[in-house]
Amino acid sequence: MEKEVVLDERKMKILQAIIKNYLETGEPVGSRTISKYTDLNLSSATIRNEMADLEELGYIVQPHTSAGRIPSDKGYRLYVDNMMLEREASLLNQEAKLADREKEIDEMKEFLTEKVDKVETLLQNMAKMLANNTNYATMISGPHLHKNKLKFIQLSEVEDGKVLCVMVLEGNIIKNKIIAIDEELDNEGILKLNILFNSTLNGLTLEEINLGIISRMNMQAGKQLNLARNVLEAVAEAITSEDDLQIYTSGATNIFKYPELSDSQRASELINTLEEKQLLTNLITDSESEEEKGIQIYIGNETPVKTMKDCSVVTATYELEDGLKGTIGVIGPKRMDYEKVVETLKNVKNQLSHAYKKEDTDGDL
Amino acid sequence: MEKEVVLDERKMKILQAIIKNYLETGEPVGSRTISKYTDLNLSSATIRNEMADLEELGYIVQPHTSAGRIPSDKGYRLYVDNMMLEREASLLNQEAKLADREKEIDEMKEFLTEKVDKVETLLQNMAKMLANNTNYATMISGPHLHKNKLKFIQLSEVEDGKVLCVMVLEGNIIKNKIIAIDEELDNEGILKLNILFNSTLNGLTLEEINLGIISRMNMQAGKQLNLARNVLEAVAEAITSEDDLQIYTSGATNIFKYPELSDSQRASELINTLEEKQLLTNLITDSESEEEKGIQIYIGNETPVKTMKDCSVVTATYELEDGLKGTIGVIGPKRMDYEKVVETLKNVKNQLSHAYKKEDTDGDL
DNA sequence: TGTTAGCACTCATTCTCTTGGAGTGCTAAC
DNA sequence: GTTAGCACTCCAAGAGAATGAGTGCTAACA
Repeated sequence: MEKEVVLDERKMKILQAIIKNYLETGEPVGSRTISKYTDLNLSSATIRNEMADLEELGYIVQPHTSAGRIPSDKGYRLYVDNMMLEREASLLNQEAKLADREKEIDEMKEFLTEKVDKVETLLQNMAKMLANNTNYATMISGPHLHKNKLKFIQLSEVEDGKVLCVMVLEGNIIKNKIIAIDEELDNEGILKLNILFNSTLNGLTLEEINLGIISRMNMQAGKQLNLARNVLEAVAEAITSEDDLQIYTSGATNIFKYPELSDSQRASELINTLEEKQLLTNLITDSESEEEKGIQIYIGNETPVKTMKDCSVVTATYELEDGLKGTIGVIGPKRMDYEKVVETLKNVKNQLSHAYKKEDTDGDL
Repeated sequence: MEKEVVLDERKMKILQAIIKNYLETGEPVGSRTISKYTDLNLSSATIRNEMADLEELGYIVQPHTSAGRIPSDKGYRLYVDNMMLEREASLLNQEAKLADREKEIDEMKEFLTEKVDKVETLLQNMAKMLANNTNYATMISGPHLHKNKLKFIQLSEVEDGKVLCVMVLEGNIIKNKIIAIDEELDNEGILKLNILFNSTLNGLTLEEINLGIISRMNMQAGKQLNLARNVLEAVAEAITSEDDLQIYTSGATNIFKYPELSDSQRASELINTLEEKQLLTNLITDSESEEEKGIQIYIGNETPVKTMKDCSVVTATYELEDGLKGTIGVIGPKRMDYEKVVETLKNVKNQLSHAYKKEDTDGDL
């Protein structure tokens, strides 16, 4: 009777060595390499036996008969779930890492202390920096507005029949919409509407406004009911239409640094996905549903975006202020430097929330 | 003594045939092909002689000894300057072209009649449509704001120490900025500032405001001088910072449809240029300085953007309203379908200005 | 004098064949 | 359980050789 093959500690070590080596070189790794590379002091023959087992268990694959092994998706998954933690605790390269980290944080702070008064610009800059630092493609989704509270709303007549509606949300995100109205509106009317809107709507989220706006307002509109209705509907529509997800991407061309991604077909699909940013919404939705995990790692087919099946994606959710949440993502080859990416993402996440709050209180907007 | 080689009519016809054939196939074209292709009824041997002359004149080149000829930049230039006009007048394919054109216009109108209240969205949509229709990469620059007149300006206090400044420009382009101020501002103060700003600044261009704002306003600020100064400076700065060029791109991945552009190196550079949109400002500046020509064609090295030296670029300047000008560009391989692109660009140009004016008058904003 | 047929020549492309090397799997010995 | 040794596989790189598209040149023709 065959002895059952199980994943013992030695196999783990060997697998880890294979993966680490492959992440560095991008080349299939052979038994001889591992034999020398590890402190296990085993001959290549022994390693070969173990590798055969690892392959049987599905953690590694052979591109072709006479080649070394490369990690399978399952292998990466094991690595990411179990082995990365250990390695993070190890002290190897710790100094170099710290230096890198500091440099990164400095760079971030540079962005954040520059007078960036628009969240849009800030996020775009962050995406760019992240892409530069990681050498992968990046994306950042703007905060979800529907959960964001309205801080201030103002109507003003720009010209006859056209009313400008400005909405300021928590975090000083500004949205505007020009609304066409049929009726005449005098200054007094506008003033009253402004007061009405501000007293009724402020502090509510867009979502809440959208749901209850009409009924709620009708009760208080009084003699201006007709007029208010018109504007109301327009505002409701304006709010709805402002509620779509902004997505910023950067570093799309970084994928050309990885041969396994840079053939025309794949590259074209990938870059197109990054250009047509809306194709990334799946990723954001999924990543946010897993939010409690903090950092989410998708390997190969796990990614909710089909065009990225040959990539790995690491995402994090940031929070600027209460409820002002968005997603950051790094897209690279499956052999990406998960450790570094995870660490960098944690940094960005912290910096983003921290800096934004600071910015919000010291008034240096 | 050698007889001087000149570009007679027959040579022109042959050159034209070569170029047209090359535009279609993308393959070097040989003498035999031309011999059959044209109505000149000349043997391939004769064509060969003529081709040798054309090469000597610099209109065509041979990729290698035993290959056919392809047009040189000089050849394309001649074609674009002289031959395209003739062909445009010809009736060949005219019907098919008309159908195409109609389809295109319909598609554009679809975009334009949809409620697109933001110029940003409109232009992004146009870029996308243009990319889809031409199969090349496209860019559109937003209108230059510094020549645009201020229509309406409004300050309002969002929270203590923070004032929201909303500017509406001609064409209902809305810009906002949150301004931090040290001093207290009561409602009355804001009201007065608003009146002051609107009466003084409306109708001026950002440029004009920027230049004369301080001196002009100081005269009328009266007792609020100190306060006004602060806000003024902030507004001036806001205006300046809003004055940078918006650029929208689309269809970057279309370049993968042309093998001569899709090797990693070139593709990466190109796509990067399109991603880092600011690298395109050269192109816009140059194209606008040549504006009187209507449509501008850059072939290969003529392009003011270095990374596009293997491409051709066709640009047009559009005008939404008085002074609201921007640039549209199509970026493709040198063997792009100049005729089609020029025609399409003319359409877009017309549609853009026409539709926008309509939008502006029928109130369906 | 312009045009053409014919021929030798060039050169990219494609194919096959060979070689080298990296790496494996298996077996037998320790 | 571990290891040395060996046969085997298969990719990658290189060398010819064949193919064929296309040219340049020359000599003959109208």
